[in-house]
Amino acid sequence: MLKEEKRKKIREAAARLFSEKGFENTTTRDIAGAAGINNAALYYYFDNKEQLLYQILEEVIRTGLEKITEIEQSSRPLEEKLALILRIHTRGAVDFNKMKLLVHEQRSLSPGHREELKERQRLYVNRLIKVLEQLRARGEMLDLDLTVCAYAFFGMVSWAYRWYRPEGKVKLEELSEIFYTIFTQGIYREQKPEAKKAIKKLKKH
Amino acid sequence: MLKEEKRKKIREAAARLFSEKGFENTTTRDIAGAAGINNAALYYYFDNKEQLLYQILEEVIRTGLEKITEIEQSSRPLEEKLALILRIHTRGAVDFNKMKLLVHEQRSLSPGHREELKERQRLYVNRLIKVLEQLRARGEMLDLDLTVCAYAFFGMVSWAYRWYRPEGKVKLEELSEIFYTIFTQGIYREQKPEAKKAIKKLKKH
Amino acid sequence: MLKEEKRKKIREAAARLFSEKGFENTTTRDIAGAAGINNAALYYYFDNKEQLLYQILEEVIRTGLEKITEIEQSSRPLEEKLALILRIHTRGAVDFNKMKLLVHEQRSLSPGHREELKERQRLYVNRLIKVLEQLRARGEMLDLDLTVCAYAFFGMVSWAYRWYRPEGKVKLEELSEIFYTIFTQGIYREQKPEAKKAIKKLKKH
Amino acid sequence: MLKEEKRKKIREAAARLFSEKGFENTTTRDIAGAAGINNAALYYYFDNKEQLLYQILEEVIRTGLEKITEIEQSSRPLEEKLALILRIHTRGAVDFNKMKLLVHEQRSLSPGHREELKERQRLYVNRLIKVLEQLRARGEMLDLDLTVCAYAFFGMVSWAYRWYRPEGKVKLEELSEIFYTIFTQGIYREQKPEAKKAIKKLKKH
DNA sequence: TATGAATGAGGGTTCATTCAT
DNA sequence: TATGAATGAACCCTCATTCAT
Repeated sequence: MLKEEKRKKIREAAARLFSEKGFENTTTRDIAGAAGINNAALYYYFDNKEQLLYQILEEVIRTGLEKITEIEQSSRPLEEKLALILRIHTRGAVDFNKMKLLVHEQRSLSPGHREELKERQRLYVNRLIKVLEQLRARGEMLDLDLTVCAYAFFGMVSWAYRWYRPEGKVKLEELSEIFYTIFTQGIYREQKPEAKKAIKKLKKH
Repeated sequence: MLKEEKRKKIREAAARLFSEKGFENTTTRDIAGAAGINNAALYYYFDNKEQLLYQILEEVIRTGLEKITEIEQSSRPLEEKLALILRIHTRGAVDFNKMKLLVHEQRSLSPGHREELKERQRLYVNRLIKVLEQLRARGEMLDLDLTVCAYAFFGMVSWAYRWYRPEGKVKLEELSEIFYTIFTQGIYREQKPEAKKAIKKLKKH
Repeated sequence: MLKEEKRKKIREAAARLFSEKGFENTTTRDIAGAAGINNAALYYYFDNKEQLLYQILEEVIRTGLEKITEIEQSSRPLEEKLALILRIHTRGAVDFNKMKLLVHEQRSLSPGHREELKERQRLYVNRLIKVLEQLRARGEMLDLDLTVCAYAFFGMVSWAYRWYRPEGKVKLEELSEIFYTIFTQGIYREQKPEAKKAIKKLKKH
Repeated sequence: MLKEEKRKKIREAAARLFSEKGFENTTTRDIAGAAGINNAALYYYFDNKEQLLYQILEEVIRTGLEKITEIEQSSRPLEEKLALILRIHTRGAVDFNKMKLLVHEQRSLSPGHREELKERQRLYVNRLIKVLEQLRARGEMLDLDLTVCAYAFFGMVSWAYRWYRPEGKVKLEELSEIFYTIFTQGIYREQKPEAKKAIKKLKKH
């Protein structure tokens, strides 16, 4: 349908601008201009500026949630699930500044929309937590709080939008492998007793 | 001096509001109101709204840089340096929403200020990279890109501002220990050959 | 075209207000009110307040320059040219307070616009200087600095906006005739030797 | 008295700034800064900004009026009176931008002050008119409206502040001589019949 | 389906002036 | 006599949104 195509085109223009300049610093005129339509026409396709942002973020989150759900509920071995989750999340974090939008622009949503999307992001995290629970059940994990582990994982990866440049020497593939290695095996060649001692020392500070 | 105290009070009010509503959605009138002064009086203490933001972020970054530099250049054992860096960064990430400000509001700085602070944050990351280089020189680290490792580390921790609540069941102490463990030892009880296989499988996707 | 007509209407309202109260003391709301539109609508038609002033002054200067150029480059006898220049300048000086705007509001232009219009006003003066040069070449003029003569001429006339009232007993026609007479023949019935002596006496003071 | 000296110093600073940037664009802080005092101290010496302007203009006008009155009421020959009036007026027009202040800043006075000074400037003009009347009575003048003649004279000279630069090739002495010559004898070597014809032609346009 | 025109509600900033000391 | 601090009132300009066509 033509109308929906136009909507998509506008959303893409808006997503790019929001990502570049932020929601607050993007004018509806900017968006209309970038989408090749008149400013007032925007209001034929969308109720208001916030709705535009909502639809953009909603799609990003929905897509991510679908992918991670598919992985989690598949019959793959646990290690593979973990690796795949990381891979698709890394891709999302880099691809088209989606992560930037997610991180920076959610606060511009209406309270209702914001809460709705937060809830779905909690589901997203829960998918990983479930995988970790299964690893834990198999007795393979260290005794760490799983929620913290999951957020540590997502934080490590999501943060990439702030520094990672795909044109640099580290390719996307390599990047996700490093993340995976750190998360699963740590940075040490062997598990070092010194590392454990350092933890204990922390308590004094 | 009284004037500088007032300035500090205003900065604190502004920091709180910027953190809650964002720079763009905070009115100079809001700030003045929260600081208990007239809107115009703000301009007696600060040149403009952006300067207020700059001073707030500059202090956060300067303080962090001082701390991390002190640690890196001390004569502590490497493991302890690593643990300490993580500890103070975790504290900063949670304390008074400073991380939120750093992540969300830097884009509202003037280009000059933004670049200046970016540079100092690069220095900050380099402190950790240096520690990692020394670990690598001692032959204790896996063969991973050190820049990626450093950002993975900071990402994992910095992300906490988005989900961590100090009032919850996981205390700050515990939190930084978990981060440290994950980063240094990974989440597995033993280094698992399955984890390595999963990495290889990734390449097919 | 309707939009251009509206622009003109706004310019006229603004010109009147600027002339009455000065640029600095005229609010954009004043202008909008006088033009029968909303304050914000002003910015639909003009980029900013300064542009409005620029367009007003530019038109005055352009029109004057066109007229004086036409006269100077025509094939009329020199005396007639001189008389005509004076006549149109007198008219401009009185008509709708244009001279008042030129004299008082140019300083509110942006540096670029101000310089541009200054340059065109120099051209304007040069038209008269050219005519005077031709009179000089014919040996009919006293040996006076022509630039000074030209500015004396324009000053005499332009000054009228400060005191002349068209409703008074001296009509516009008569006014320009008096100016012309003074400029070309002086105020004396015969060229008086006493006048020359007075000049010499000046040097003592 | 010290207080009056300080007042004078402030007035001079203000006069310079008003002349450079205009009354509206000069801050009371600008003035205080230029006079080397605190902004609030200004209000110890003057009631308000307008009073400052009033005193400045009042002095200019009073001084001028005194001089021209002295000349007019002296026992000098008429020609010399005329020449002297012109000389002192030319000096005033160039000296320290007084003319600029007079022309541009009177509109910023309060209505009462403005009217008062206007009245005194009318007196100023009347001094010249009186001289012209005496010339007329001696039968030496052309039959021209004397008010127009007086204003023509003052306009010619006053206008100089807009274009005349004392550093240029025409010296102040020469300048006032040229003005005097033009006013008394016109620009023509001999009184030309063609000039009169040109006047008649004007009536057709 | 699309647009030119219009607007209400601010937002950052400035400034003459005042006041307590 | 002087000052640091404070303020009310504007001012220019922007912007999301609406409306008539």
